[in-house]
Amino acid sequence: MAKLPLDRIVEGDCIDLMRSWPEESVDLVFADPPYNLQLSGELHRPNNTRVSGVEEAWDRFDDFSAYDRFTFDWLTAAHRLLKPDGTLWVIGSYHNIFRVGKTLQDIGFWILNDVIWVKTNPMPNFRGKRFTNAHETMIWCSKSPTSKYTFNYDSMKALNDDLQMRSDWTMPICSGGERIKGADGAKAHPTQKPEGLLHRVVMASSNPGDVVVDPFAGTGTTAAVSKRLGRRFIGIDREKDYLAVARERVRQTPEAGDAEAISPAPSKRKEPRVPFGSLVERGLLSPGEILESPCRRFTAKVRADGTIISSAHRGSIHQVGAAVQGAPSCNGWTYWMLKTDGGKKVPIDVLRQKLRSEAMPATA
Amino acid sequence: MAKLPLDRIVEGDCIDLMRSWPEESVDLVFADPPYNLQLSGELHRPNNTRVSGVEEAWDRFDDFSAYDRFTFDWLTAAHRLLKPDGTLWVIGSYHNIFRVGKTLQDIGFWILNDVIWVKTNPMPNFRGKRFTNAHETMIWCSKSPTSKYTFNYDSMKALNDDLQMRSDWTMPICSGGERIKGADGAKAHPTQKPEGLLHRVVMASSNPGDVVVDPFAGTGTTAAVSKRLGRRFIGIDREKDYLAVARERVRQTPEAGDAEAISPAPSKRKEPRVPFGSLVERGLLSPGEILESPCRRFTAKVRADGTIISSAHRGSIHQVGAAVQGAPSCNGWTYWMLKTDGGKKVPIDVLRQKLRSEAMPATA
DNA sequence: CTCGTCACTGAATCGAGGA
DNA sequence: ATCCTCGATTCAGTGACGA
Repeated sequence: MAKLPLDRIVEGDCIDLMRSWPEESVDLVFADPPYNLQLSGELHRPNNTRVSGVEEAWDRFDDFSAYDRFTFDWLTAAHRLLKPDGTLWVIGSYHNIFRVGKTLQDIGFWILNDVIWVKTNPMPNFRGKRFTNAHETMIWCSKSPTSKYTFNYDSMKALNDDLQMRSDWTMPICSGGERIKGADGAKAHPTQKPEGLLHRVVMASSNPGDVVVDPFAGTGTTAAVSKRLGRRFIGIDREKDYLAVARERVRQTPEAGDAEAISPAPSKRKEPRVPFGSLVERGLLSPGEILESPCRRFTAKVRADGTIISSAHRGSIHQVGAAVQGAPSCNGWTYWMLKTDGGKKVPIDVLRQKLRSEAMPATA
Repeated sequence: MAKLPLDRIVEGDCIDLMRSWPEESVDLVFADPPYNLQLSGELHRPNNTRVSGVEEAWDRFDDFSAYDRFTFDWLTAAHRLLKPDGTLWVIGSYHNIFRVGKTLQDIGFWILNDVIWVKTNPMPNFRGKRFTNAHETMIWCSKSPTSKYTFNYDSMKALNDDLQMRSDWTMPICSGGERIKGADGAKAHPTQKPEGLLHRVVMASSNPGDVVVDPFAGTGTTAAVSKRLGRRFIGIDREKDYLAVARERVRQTPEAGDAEAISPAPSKRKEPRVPFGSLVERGLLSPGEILESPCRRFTAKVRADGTIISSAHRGSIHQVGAAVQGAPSCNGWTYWMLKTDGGKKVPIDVLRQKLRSEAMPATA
């Protein structure tokens, strides 16, 4: 069993290589497999210039069943390689994405989202025979339905001006200075993905120090973005030309310097738990004090053991809050209010905040 | 062999019925099959109200293979029914669309486009565990690779301000007066589609007088739109409740009088919002870079998630800008400055302008 | 009449952790 | 494995109602 070649771009067949590495050792896989475009003939623009499409040998398969076998094999190898809580992303177009999606469901991957990359500047449809193909589809899935996968919800929300990040991402195609070109000025790879796309993928579904694998590395976009964001990376490709480009690109990419700049936004779920009873123990609340619900509809009395008691219910702040409202559940911290000396009502959550900030040194 | 029941909503199993009709007799099929959502348990909003999902028996299948058999059967019957130059549309979500797409390719359908319905007002993700599921996917395909299918390119272009119609369609979900409700005020069907979607489908891929079949008619949206646009229609459903609703709806739908009179007003998308985070994603700013306030009184560091952090505050550019000044609010775009290579300071708003001008031409 | 407030809703695969 | 508790979590829009 080979060791993981961390922080390298390695040459070889991704199926063989992934099989040779330790199982359940990787946190995130991002894959941009051949699309099996089945192009026939050439396409010209209205001004008669020729459109340079994907003509490379790696995109040719004999038929659907050959493509399906290939898809099954690399997805199965990736499934084995992933940690139980790891996730996988695949990007594709209508040529291949339906076969890929069906296959990964069959293997046992559990789809979390399909995410649409909406291109601001797609290639037009020159013949006027179809809609402009202005998007690509990504599938994000966990290893199993019960995985406790990473999703940096708060980071994604922050990236989107404090609104939940949606499943449609509007972004330009990779061009200009970001597009890598050879000495002859020709593009180094026909399907180089924009770094912005990978930035969002890596930020959303991994943490600093996680291992990110790209089985079809191409120009090394996944590796470069992972390095910049402080993740470990492995890129795989079979083509020597691409390997050279990707390695040089990664070499030029700066390390993530500053842990503060790349860490995911703080999540409330990860803050230390404060039992309600400790507010009583520490004297922020006294036994016998009265809590009020919003609009003063209900009241409850604090007991010395950290339970509260209303006219008809007794139990934790959450249980009683749910019971008096007849709701299935309740966050007692935000539901119950306390009258301050000034006469204002504040949720008891401010007491919890006080305890937390006292107990912990100020962190950035 | 039964005759086609033109301009009617018929009761029965769509597979049996389509098999009983003459082959190669239909121009267009639009299908909104069960999505096989596999919901388990209940979901509540943060305010404890219950989300009413799709609980109907018609959406339940034992497993993937039962769903695949069902899919294969109705798609095969539709393939037989279509004229050689006819086309088919299917709509679905990530739960089913990959299996549907793979199956229709296997049957011999030729995919022309996948079209994304981007919802302006999707249901949020209440638990914060995934991206907001803000779109559905449609597949448009011809009966074979060599079909001379109908595509009203110029109508679509006209609908889109004289720009080619793209594969992403932004449209609200069906609500308000369009949403059909029963006597009790409950929605008549859990998944009624907006007429705007069908308008575009029917306009794009059929001509007046063509026969349009919807095997899963539901509330009859396809039939109503087809009638209004001067197409012949057939709707099929098994549920008596839906049949009654659809028949009444079609009855109330006016015939197309003057075909030229039907010209819907295209709605321009408003200027896209640029989240500060996208400057980081697109590489116009790097995590760790320092922003300065006017007069250099305060500084803040850019983080990879699009928040910024000063000595005492963390949050959006607006929040931190307000906090350091002790102001109630602040426009971070004009407040925070960046040092350019030349040593001059410019507000970060110039980066937003740059992104807008680069990235946002020509979207629908 | 307008305006503000409040309640309600939509194809949803929507915990984590300890006992 | 199962049960139980804690407690985190929502956006755009429609429509009813009252001032």
